[in-house]
Order: sequence, then structure tokens, then C-alpha cells
Amino acid sequence: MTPLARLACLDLDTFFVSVERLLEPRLVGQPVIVGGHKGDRGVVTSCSYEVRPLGVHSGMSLLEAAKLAPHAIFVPTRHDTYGPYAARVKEILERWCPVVRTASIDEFYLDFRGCDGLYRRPGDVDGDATIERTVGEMRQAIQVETGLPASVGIGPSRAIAKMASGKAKPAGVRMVKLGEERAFADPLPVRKLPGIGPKAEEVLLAAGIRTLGELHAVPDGPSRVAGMAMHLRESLCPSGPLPERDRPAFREHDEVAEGSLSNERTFFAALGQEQPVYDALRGLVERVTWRLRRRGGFARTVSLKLRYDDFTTLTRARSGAPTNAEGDVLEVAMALLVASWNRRRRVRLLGVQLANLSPAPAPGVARQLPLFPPARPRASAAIDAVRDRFGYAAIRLGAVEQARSAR
DNA sequence: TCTGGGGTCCTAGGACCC
DNA sequence: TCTGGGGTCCTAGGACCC
Repeated sequence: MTPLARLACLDLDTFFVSVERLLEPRLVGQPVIVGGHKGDRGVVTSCSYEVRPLGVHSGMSLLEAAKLAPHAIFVPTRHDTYGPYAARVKEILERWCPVVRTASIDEFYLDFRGCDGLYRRPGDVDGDATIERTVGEMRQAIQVETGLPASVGIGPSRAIAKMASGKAKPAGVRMVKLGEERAFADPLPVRKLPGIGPKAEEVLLAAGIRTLGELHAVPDGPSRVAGMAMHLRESLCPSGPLPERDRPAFREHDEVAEGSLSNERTFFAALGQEQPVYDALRGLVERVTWRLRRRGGFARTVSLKLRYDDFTTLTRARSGAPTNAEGDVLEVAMALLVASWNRRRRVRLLGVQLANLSPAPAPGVARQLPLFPPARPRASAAIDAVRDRFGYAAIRLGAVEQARSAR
């Protein structure tokens, strides 16, 4: 099949802000910053277009955002709230396109290859026109049915579709046809290319390369800059099929467990005493193992993340037999903590990650747990059942509750 | 003005095996 | 006493994304 501009990237505009506005109509038309209350420690997770011209952007500290936009309305992030809205959007997309993949909570890729005939109308000059119109109608359907504004980019490759969706904002559609890739990409700053982050940008700017056009001119070679140029040229080539499945983190609970699961927490004041740190660790283990069991998964690797108050961060991991038991994970995490925590330093952040996930222990190793200490079964099945119905916060461990109220 | 929380992917060194 | 080459798994750190 001739490669054409048939891959689309749909991005929900200021997604968390948009959902908050659906729930709180007084926020409509107002400058809104989602991420926490004014004065909280933390960062901006989403901000409305009213505050963008002032320089506010996601990832920025709330304190800095408050300086730039003192009149903005600050709203805490409600992490459990947004998922269902994204799920509704996906349902609508699947009515329009046979291949839809979730890339993040507010981003989807769609493959319209082979769909021209499905949507052709008498006035269409060619297939590009057919698909561009169709995507516009799809975008409008999301707006009408969910109240959420979205932008869509269309191109021959995923990277072009992604960059085009950025150009389509707010609430628009931008198609980059086959043959127009260079004309579209060349003027863009290098940072716009997916995969070029702050560090890579720094290297490129130091080499005097500011735009993707300039990067494109760098010949193949072993240098880091040449590697980025090759990455760019690949990104502009027509893409193959989309991945078979959604990214692991965005799959439904009953699907195969893969990838990793983690929970972490930054403390309001860095912890220097042992007991609060142990209590926090237990709370994290409780939460992350609950999520694992809810997906029907098992983990072979437990990893501890420790950040001191000077922001130096270390991770320590240990692998063993697959488990989903809270007691097993807690024993390993606690052993890692005891072995690696320098007690003279205060703990700013603690995290627990479960990795090497599988849907069930491999035959022969099931339930043996030889490398993990013995499991300590408790009433966790009953607790899980309550949480499945009423949410995680419906039940809390005594020690965790004490740790919270002690602050 | 210090910097959240959830992820994925890549690299590099060492252990271990054949 | 000296010692190749390939493969896999594990761990730690870091870049990047939203």
C-alpha cells in the first residue's frame, strides 16, 4: 500500500483543566492551574490557555506559576477522576477508526489506512480530503458528546502526526500530506521532535543546531548529534503498523499484566525519624500491591526509590519468585531500605516499584517464593473486595492513618 | 522559586553459562 | 598459568514523555 497521511494523533486540550471545568462550571473562561493549592509544594500538571501567554506551563513549580499568574484559580490534581473521561473518548474514537491505541491518559493514535472507501463522498477531491474531513467530524463528535476539546494531527508517520497535533491546538485539525514532511518539520525547533528532551536540546544548541531542518542536514556518523539526525530522518519516514496493544499502563484491568507498577510519595517535610519512614513504606507497598492484584498480576522484582532532601536519588532492586502478596513485597522493600538508607540524611521521597510483571507465576515456580521470605497471609482478600467496590481510600491501615495524622 | 507522580526505554557493567 | 567469544540476566542510573 502506498504510504499516505493516514496516521492520526489525537490530543485532549488541557485535559485535566477541561475535566475540572466540566465538574466545576465556575472555572469556565477563568485562568485555571491544576496541580495543587496556591502555595503548595508541587508542579503544574495542566493549565488553561488563559495563563499560557504569561509563561505558565506544565512541569513548572506552583510557586513560580503563582508569581506569573497571581489571579489564577489553583485546583488540586484529582488523579482518579480523569481516567473515565479518557475511556469515554476512546469509545468514541473506536466508532470512527478500526485501530485506536492509547498512548497516555490524554493522547491516542489512530490508523486510518484502508479507510478511504468507508468515508468517501462525492465532493472529495482525493483520499486526503476524505480523511481530513472525517477526522474533523470525529473531533467534533468528541466535543459534543463529552464536552472535551481535542486537537488532531494527521501525517504519514506517528512523529509527524504528533507534531501536527501540536500545531492544530486549540481544538483543530492539521494534516501533513505525503511529500510535505520536510516543509512542515524543517522550521520547527529541535525540541518539538518526540525524543528530543532538555538534555538533547542542550547538546544540539551547543552545536549551533536550532531547527529540525538544520538537524536534517547533519550526515550519518557515530557522534551523538549524528545519532539524533538519524532519529529525525527515521521519524519522518512513513510508519509501520501501530503497536498491537495499548501501552501497558493504560490497559484495562482484566488484560495481561506487563511493564511495571509504582507508587511514590514526596513528604511535605523531609523525614529524619525511622518510624515515619517505615510507616510510609508500608503505605506505599499496600497501595502498589493492591493495584497489582486488581490487574491479576504477579511481580518478580521489587525496587525501592529513595530521595534525600538534597534531591540525590538512588534505587535499589531485588528479584525473586513472582508474588502479589503485600507481606512478601514489604519484606523485600524493608530489607532494601534498611540496607541503603543513610540515617544521617533526611528522606524527601520514598517509592516502591514492581517490575517484571506477569499475568501468573510461571509453571513450577508458582507459590514457592523461595527467594522471598515466607508470605504472611492476612485479611487482604476481604480488604481488596471492599476497595474494588468503594475505592482504595475506603480502608486504611492503622499505621498509615497514624502517620498521616501525626504530621 | 526548587523541582509531583505515573510510566517507558536505553545503556553499561558484572555475574554466570557454554 | 593463562584465558576467547557469545549470550542472557540482573542492577543502577538517566533521558524522556505526559
